[in-house]
Amino acid sequence: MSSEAGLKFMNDIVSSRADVRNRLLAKLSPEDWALVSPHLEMVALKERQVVEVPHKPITHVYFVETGVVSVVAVNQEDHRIEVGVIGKEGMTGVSLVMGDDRAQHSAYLQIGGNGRRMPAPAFLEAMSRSPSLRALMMKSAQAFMIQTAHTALANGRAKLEERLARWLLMAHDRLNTDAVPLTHEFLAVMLGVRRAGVTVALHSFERRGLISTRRGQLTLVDRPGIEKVAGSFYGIPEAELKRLMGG
Amino acid sequence: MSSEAGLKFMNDIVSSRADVRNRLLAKLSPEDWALVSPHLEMVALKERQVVEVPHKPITHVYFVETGVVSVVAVNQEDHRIEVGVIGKEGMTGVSLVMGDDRAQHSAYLQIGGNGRRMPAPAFLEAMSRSPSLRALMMKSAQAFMIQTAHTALANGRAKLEERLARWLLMAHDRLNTDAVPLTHEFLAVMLGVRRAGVTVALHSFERRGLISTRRGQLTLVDRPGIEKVAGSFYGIPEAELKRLMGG
DNA sequence: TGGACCCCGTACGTTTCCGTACTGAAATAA
DNA sequence: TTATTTCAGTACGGAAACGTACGGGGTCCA
Repeated sequence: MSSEAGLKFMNDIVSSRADVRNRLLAKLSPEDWALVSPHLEMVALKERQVVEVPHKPITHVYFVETGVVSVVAVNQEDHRIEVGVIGKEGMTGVSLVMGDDRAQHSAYLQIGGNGRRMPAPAFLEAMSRSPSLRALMMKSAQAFMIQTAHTALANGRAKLEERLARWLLMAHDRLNTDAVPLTHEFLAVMLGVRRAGVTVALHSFERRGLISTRRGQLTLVDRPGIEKVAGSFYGIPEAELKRLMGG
Repeated sequence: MSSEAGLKFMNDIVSSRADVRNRLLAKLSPEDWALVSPHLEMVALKERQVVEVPHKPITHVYFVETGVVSVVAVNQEDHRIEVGVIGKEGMTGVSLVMGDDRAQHSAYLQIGGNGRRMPAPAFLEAMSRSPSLRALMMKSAQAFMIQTAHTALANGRAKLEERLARWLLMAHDRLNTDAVPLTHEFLAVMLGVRRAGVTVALHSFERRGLISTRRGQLTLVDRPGIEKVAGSFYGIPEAELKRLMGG
């Protein structure tokens, strides 16, 4: 090993491990980290960047550090709706964890940021070597399943305002700021509602002092107030995530 | 081993294996079957029988042979909606597969039948011993996840008639008859809509010759016609199940 | 700096579905 | 059989959200 490679190695285990912000990676035992880290690559996650295409093989799993990934179910008639979001608490590529090689849903960066990615083959190899790694990934997958189930519940029973509030809270949980850089149009696509409906609802939120808005961006002002609007449509997946993954 | 026990043993591996109708159990390798079968218990699955309670430990996994289990997500305000159904193609207790010990959702027999069940500890033990068993269970869990995601899609984007048609098709897939013994009230609970709405929609189906009805029961008459109503809200989870679990 | 495009505010008629509630018919229990 | 309960049919006003569309203001690029 050259001294340059040695220095890089030191960086990897000393410096880079310390500033891993992805919660899953942060939870890895030293052994699992050693298994995984050589294959991790830091990547910028650009707004709109596609990370998974339905029915296509998954090339990488992404451990998000900042930003938010939208997972969107689509059918043949091009009906689409978001079934989950992923941020620093999780990873993309749940199908891989379940032993499948293809993506089920469309997944793309709703809010840009950065993260680390790992090629699918290396990920599978690491999972097959380490039961503890596998167990962690499965708990993460379980947390995502719970989120999807409660999205189904909200889609079926909640009103637009409740769903919108729920979405804002889930996004906020995954951001380091109160500002959510999104257009009404994109919120509408994710919720599967009209753009105009989102505009009206956000306007109502603003009048009530819950958020402030400007073109292409909104800012959470009164989070407890927004939680009140979302009611019990928000909270269970978050509590279960905590239970599964620890404080 | 007494001759009586020996006879029972012969029954288990010769006769009972042959008439396993649960698709998952039927797919097990001889080795996995040997691991699992000693712990299987044939059980009647009575209408309304509860098999999982939210946030309570899972005591048994159920391999359904006939009948249909409804998995229903619930929140604190008692909003509820079905997030998936399980029949002979699957099993209850997905959370266990994912390494959790508790049920996330309410699960109960929507349509009675019978099946086999296995105590949770024995199931976990078997999974830990056999990677191939674990892989199969995870693919089954993956199939269920896909179903839940498309339920979220249907809940958000489909009209009542489309959702109802979808539900009838999913039930039909899991029954050996065209008759679905359910009241409008229960269909309404599962879809998260008004009972009266279901009545009107079913009435419309009947007028169009898609089903016939009588008190507490409806019968599919024109399945292709019903598929047309459901459109592309039906089909993807079914195709994916086939792909994952084989013909 | 002007034009093109994107984003948001708003409007209107329409559809879908809700909440509620009353009725009669069918099944079940006494 | 009678009483009771469960289930299905129907109705009505109203809420929620839809599809569509138009115009104005921001933003970006040439």
